[in-house]
Amino acid sequence: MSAPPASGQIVTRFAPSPTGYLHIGGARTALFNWLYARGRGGLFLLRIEDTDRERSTPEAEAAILRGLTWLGLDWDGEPISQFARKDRHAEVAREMLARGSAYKCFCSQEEIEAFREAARAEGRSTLFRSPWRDADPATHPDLPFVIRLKAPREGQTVIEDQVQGRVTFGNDQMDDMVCLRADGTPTYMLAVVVDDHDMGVTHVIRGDDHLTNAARQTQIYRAMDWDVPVWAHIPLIHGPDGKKLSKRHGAVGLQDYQAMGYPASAMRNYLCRLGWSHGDDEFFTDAQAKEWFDLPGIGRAPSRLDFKKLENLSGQHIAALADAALLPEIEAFLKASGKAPLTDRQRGLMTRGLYCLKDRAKTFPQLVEKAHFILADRPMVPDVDAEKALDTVSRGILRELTPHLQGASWTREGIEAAVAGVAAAHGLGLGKIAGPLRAALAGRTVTPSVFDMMLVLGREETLARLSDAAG
RNA sequence: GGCCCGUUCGUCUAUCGGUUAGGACACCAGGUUUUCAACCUGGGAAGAGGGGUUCGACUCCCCUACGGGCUGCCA
Repeated sequence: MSAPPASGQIVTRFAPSPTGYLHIGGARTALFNWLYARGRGGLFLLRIEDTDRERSTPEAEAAILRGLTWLGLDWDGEPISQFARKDRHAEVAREMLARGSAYKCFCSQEEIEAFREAARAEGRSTLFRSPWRDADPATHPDLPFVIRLKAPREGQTVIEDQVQGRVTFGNDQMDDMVCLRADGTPTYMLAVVVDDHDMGVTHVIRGDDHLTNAARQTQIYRAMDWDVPVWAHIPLIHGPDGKKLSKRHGAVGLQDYQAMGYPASAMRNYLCRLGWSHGDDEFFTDAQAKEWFDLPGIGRAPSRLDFKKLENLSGQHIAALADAALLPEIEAFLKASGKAPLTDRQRGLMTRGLYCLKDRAKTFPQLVEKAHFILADRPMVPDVDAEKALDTVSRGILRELTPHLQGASWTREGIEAAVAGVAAAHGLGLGKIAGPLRAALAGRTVTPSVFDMMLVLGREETLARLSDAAG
């Protein structure tokens, strides 16, 4: 464990269970924690909650770290394994015992379950009151026992939540939770508190499914006389239908979004804006997000995923990204979605052509589609629509255009003048001649501007394609 | 069952007692255009329901409805 942080420094953490992929909701929780810490010169720590040995796998942990890395969230220090800290958890349980704020309970699980069942059947409270709470240690039997928190029975436990406001729980609604199991392993409730305390976590930002847990955890902090962190319980993300997000909604894992071709910066922007707002700001940079993000700006109601809006933001980010940053992201997308990597020749053309590609695509698949004129090799095979644009008359015009292009200066102005000249000679508008040109150059009907394509391709390649198409 | 949280246009949200309830995405109509994307103009679209408090409630309080969470020796 690293040394406690300098006093006054903000420390947040993200604590996923390594039981699968990185959930989109978890990604947003991580983002909020990261933003909060990074915007205030604080630390953002990672803790892997791997105490469930049955379900935790190294593969899942790696997938989560990969997801965070793709999203661009960097963490401080090494990820901490909760399982590896089990001795410390047990030590704290024993200390609570010594302080008299916890006690040994010898009731068997069967006994407790039977009690709860009966209570439920009779409509009584299922809160379990252990008979060992105030027992004289001299009467302790030689049986397995758990360590339970000796929770206050009167008064209330108040959570000052930065999102939900002040939430009050009656102590008579909570029972003495188990902190250390009979086999000596810690429960989640204990482990979280001990780890957050030892890691110096000052702000706990997590899903609001933990809101009631916060009350229980507060009791453990009190029992150990530790400072309670600042709480911020954020609403969960729901599917487009308003139901809790599940696999039947399709994309629940962060990596699904990468494969769908959204740039990471767009995901950060969208996720950040989902459930949080800063006035009317919609499109913003990481620097602005770090500066603006704050807990009071978080809404209290769950929000739904809106792919249309994500796509819109994605388009804006693709257009705004510098070519040098965009190209690696496109290549990573190609890899993530199982497509062929770029050849050196393609990479070179992409570098030259990105300028006319990036403001016409909302996602990487759309961009790749429009980059077909770069990605495909001669001879271009026209698709059905492009084929229609290459009728006999059109081919004739293309043939006629060739010498004009041969003599043109290879600049946008030069090429435009050559094409406009031929069009005028036939009394045609640019639209009539652009169609066949597009078909010849790209074999598609949806492409960047024909002039841009010619510029990117160069004179030689352009003329070769025109010749291929003109026959 | 008990406890807790939530509810503004289709969606994300602004509003923090006084606004013609604003913006964005989406949608519809028109314009521009070399396809697509983009862009321009205009349009429809909201305070869950009922009680209070107040000169005045989307904003504060209560009830109901609906949605969600917790109620484990899971995390």
